[in-house]
Amino acid sequence: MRDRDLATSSSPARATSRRPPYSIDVILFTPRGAQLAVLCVRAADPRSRERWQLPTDWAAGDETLDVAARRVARAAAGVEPTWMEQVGAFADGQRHPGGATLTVAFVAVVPATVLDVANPDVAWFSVGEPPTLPPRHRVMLDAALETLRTRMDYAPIAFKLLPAMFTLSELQQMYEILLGRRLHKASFRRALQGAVLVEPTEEWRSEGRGRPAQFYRFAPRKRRQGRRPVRFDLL
Amino acid sequence: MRDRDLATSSSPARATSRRPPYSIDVILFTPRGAQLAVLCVRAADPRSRERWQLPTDWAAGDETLDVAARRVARAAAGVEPTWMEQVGAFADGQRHPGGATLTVAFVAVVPATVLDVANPDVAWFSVGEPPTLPPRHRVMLDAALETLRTRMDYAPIAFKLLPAMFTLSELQQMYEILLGRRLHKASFRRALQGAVLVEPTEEWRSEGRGRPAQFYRFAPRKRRQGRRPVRFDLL
DNA sequence: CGAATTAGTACCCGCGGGATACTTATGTCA
DNA sequence: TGACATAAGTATCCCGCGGGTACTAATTCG
Repeated sequence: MRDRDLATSSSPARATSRRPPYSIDVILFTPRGAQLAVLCVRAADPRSRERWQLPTDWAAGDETLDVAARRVARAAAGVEPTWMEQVGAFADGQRHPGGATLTVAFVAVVPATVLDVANPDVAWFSVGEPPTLPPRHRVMLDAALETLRTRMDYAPIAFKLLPAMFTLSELQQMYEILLGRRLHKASFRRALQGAVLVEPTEEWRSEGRGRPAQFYRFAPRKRRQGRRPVRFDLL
Repeated sequence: MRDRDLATSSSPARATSRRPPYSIDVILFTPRGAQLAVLCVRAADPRSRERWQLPTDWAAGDETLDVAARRVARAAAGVEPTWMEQVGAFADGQRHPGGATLTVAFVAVVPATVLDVANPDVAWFSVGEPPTLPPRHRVMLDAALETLRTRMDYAPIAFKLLPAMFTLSELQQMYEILLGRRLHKASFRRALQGAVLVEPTEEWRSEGRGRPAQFYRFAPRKRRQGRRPVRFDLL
């Protein structure tokens, strides 16, 4: 079975050498509805106790960690993440598919527009109800969410999940999905205004009911430098 | 399409039979005067371009990362760190003593009372004027400081550097050393009060000039739970 | 006793976030 | 065509909290 074989090799083969190398695993999130979803791949190893796991592969010797992680993400999702950051190294004994002694985990995001996953060995799960994962992957998923949310004040993650032009309501919804909780409208806009994170365009949204919304764009570096980060976690 | 197939294709770059393992490096800080100091060890390899480097060792197969890091710290400083946390994995090509392809870095602290380093191959350097370090260690030092300071709101690092009983002035000084900047006295005490992080004892400091200071102790978990962390970075 | 020193507190001010309610601008439908 | 629904965007008030300043308190030293 072609699919089966392909899926099988998605997890690192059991290490045969005396010193097993390390794996690069990616926790890939995307906004889906009002929640975040995490990308899982079907466990191919028939000995695996769990049916799903996170995208993983061995690190190649000549790759940097970032490049390797992008490769793993692209292999699983079919597209490049629009934002990515290292979560850390995990090696504290929990079982890992493939038996890697050490795993370097990365958290990444992709926009919702590329959710067309035809591959039956890949699926998105709500972060609220993830499938049963191998122990180390379970730990890494929680750590990845933690990293994602603590980085939101400093990295423009929400913008990397939206088109170049967006309304402030869309931006706020994206922040709410990423942070997993509601934000206050007036405070949100005040914070954006204060940090000069966005600038208005001449475009207005025409579709839909209600008052049209003005489109904004992410403010270029030049106009943002020197500004302190917005502490959205305080809103 | 090809990329997606790669998602499940078996192309883990074949490891050489003798793949080098990863190293565990520790960035160990201690309060010294009004500044932090970092522990460095003399470069043993005569081919090393730099005279100093950070404590490092290969990871043993059967150790967890934490245990290995504690071992490295103990070997260099002679004592166990009182607080430690992982910084991350570093493997982006910078030169590393020993030639490790991957390094897992830990940040740790020890109280100032154990500064008696008789070993001439070990020395403390002010973080403001560190010695020339191998490239990867230079990067790791900055990352470790960053990790230390961002964790201060959530981990009782300052308390781990003080005796069981301390005055609020001593506590504030410790926070100032760790954060690298002055704090406002009234705000600092208000924040402590609000978070119920400390509780007064019946003891008073007898030594020294000026008004005696009341001794406090770190409040036990039971009395602190439910309280939100103190954002000392906002003070 | 008074000056110096350190600990601890009181007061005021201003900023910024939360809540609420309001205005504005569209679509929908009777 | 006008009332209503819907969504965007704003105004206003309140209050908590951090910063600045200056004050009081308790000790040592000369």
